[in-house]
Amino acid sequence: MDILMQSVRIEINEKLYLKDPESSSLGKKIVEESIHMIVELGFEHFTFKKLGAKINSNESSIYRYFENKQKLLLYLAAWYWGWMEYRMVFATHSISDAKEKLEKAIEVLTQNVEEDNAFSHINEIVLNHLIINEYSNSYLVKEVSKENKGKKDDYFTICKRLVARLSEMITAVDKDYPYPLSLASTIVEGSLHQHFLKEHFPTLTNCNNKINPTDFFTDLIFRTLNQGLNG
Amino acid sequence: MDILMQSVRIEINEKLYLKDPESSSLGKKIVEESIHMIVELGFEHFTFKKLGAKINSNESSIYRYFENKQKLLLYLAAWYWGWMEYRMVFATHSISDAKEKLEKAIEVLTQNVEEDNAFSHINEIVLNHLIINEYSNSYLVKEVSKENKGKKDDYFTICKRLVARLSEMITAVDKDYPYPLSLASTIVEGSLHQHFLKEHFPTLTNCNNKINPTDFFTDLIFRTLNQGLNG
DNA sequence: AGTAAATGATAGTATTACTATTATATTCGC
DNA sequence: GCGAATATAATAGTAATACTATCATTTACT
Repeated sequence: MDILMQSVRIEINEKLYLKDPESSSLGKKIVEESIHMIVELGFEHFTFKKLGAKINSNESSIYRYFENKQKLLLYLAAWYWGWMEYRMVFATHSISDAKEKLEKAIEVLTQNVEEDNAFSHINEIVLNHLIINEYSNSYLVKEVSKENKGKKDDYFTICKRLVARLSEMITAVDKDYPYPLSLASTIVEGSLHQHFLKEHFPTLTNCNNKINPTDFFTDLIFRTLNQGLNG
Repeated sequence: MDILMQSVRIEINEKLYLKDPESSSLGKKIVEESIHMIVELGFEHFTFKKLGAKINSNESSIYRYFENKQKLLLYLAAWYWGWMEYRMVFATHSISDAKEKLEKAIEVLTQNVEEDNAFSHINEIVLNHLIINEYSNSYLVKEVSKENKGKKDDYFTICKRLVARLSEMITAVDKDYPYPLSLASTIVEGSLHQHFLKEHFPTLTNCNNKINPTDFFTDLIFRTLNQGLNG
């Protein structure tokens, strides 16, 4: 996996940037450092001015790459989902048994990212934290739908594809299950939520150092889909 | 239900306001109109200045009730959860059968709010929309934990109590189910999420005009908890 | 009527989220 | 290695935001 990773690139919707940050070292530094900075300060207190100072560059230079900080966040989210989709597809590709396949997919999607695969200049561990802490569909969508009525789906293509794939895997295990999309989106979003609770509100979850969201969701899925199969 | 409601009052943590908005007509107008305005403009574009203009009052007067708009949002969220808890407890109180009780609780928690019970000056339908669109734990918590390290839980007492109650109902149905808290928090948050998707990203959910989140979650819960009981 | 409390009006500050302009590096074709 | 393009940096400026402070006015209370 690690070796292959070097040559894979996550494609991001062009509308999310003005100039491709992958095309220069400044662009890479912007992406790289913004992740750390947003985690550190929280998204609201993150500004291009502060980022410029940190990377010894200039506010105005950053504006040449990203229209505003919301777009940068969307870019990071798109990258994250693209990366998750890649990992999910890669990890499940060779598995033919539907149950095993779904189990593996859920494992990849719900586990905590614990090592930086050195896929790129992006530190996936920190990005994972960023998404857990800052990813709020509502926030992102508000911005998007205002500027981009009717086209908003473009920005979420990857996330939609991921949910659709997971939904198909669910159907492959239980073709009669009536809510595969809702279950898939509940897993994807719910996983972020359980990680969040584990960190900030431990009394609202059973997840802790020993039990992780993967255990919870794996159990949930197979209890739900095994109905009638194991009876 | 309707008559009783008149005399019930949702208690809100005092730290969320400077002066109790329930104590004056200006305070009530602030709360009442802010709900509409946040739904209309989105939280980020909502300001006390604009609110002041709309209610023919003054920015500075609003600041005497709420420290800032984040606190106002926390106040509204606390009210919402208090109201949901009340409705849940009220609706399930007389039910002795554990399964029926849980089913009713889920119904109350996941259904769309469709009528304004005239409980107070607060329009619950619009508030429900606000929470669906703007409620992001991450956002709220960031604010809270910064200013209030160690005390952050205070703000979420009601929401925590709600999840704890639901968790207990789950355990009452299946005392061996290992993740009652996670399941409860997944329902509460997941319900908002499904409503959100239904409105903004219909391809990510099976919920629509005919199927609603209540159907999905009721089905999910009983598939999950009936393991071994119905076998 | 007199006092306190609530509200309103106005002004002011620091920060943010940009845009515009001009200057300085850096890269690239040749 | 030179000149032209391109990228980046520096600086300045604007409108809006998120407040704070002060003082004036209205309302409520006894």
